Amino acid sequence: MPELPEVETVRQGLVPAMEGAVIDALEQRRPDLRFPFPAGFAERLTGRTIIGLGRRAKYLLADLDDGALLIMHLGMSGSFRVEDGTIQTPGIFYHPRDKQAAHDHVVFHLSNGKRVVYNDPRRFGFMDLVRRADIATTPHLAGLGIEPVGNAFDGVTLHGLFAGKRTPLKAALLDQRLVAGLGNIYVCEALHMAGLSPERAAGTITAEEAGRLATAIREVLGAAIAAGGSSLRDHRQANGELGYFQHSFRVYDREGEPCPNLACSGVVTRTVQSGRSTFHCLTCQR
DNA sequence: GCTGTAACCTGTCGGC
DNA sequence: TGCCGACAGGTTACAG
Repeated sequence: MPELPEVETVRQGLVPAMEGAVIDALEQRRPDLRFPFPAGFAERLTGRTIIGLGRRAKYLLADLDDGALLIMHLGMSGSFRVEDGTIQTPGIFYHPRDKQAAHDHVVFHLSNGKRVVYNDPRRFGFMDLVRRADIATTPHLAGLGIEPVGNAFDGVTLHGLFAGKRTPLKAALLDQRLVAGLGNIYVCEALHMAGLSPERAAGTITAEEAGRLATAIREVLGAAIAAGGSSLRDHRQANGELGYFQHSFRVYDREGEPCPNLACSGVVTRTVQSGRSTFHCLTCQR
């Protein structure tokens, strides 16, 4: 599921429940997700106050009162939901199919009476605990590239990052070491908005094209966050509601449909790059 | 060093 | 209806 807009949407949904709350108890229902939980995970979190909940790229970061940082990644299918005393049926945000509850792997019991439940059927997500002071050397975060919704992200920066790269634009944008937070959907969308081919070598784009691309990335991500993210299969907001940006997709999952660019008579085409679907218009994306 | 591919795990969907 | 294969939004290790 989650690319940057989905993670940001989840973060915004979790803040009211988690910030300022004490973790009274933590249920860790299995020894691992994608990676094993760190030693003493539940014990180390129990009794801690969550000072703030932030985000870096696709990572959720919970600052704790003892100087630790809880790192959470949703992988492909991870989601959080918030339950409170008014909700009598655990899993109410799902269609009431019990098998969903089988994938509730972590439950935070908070001092404000709320429960925050982490569900992840495919278990590609993970959680880790590090010292806040060690954030610069934490393997998950240390190599991340520029934040695409941050102030420093613009065409000049993007042009510099791509200089000399022979890798296709699509792969370069998915490379979290260059730009951190983009995924398959929004790369396809931004490249179409910018009129750039995903197959072009990244190092060949001009400064003007890089500016166009940076603007497109900002616009696509901003619109997606405002729409609550995209709900294709797994993503829900923390309050259980679906995002609806998928209704605004220009090209993603629209193979065979007319190009949404009104000045173009092309058709959306699906190709495979690095084993992943790419949707683009062969006519107006150059 | 750079690039592409496979693998991780499970659910869903389409075809037969 | 049931079975099977393809595919899925991320990340990382490894081979070339």
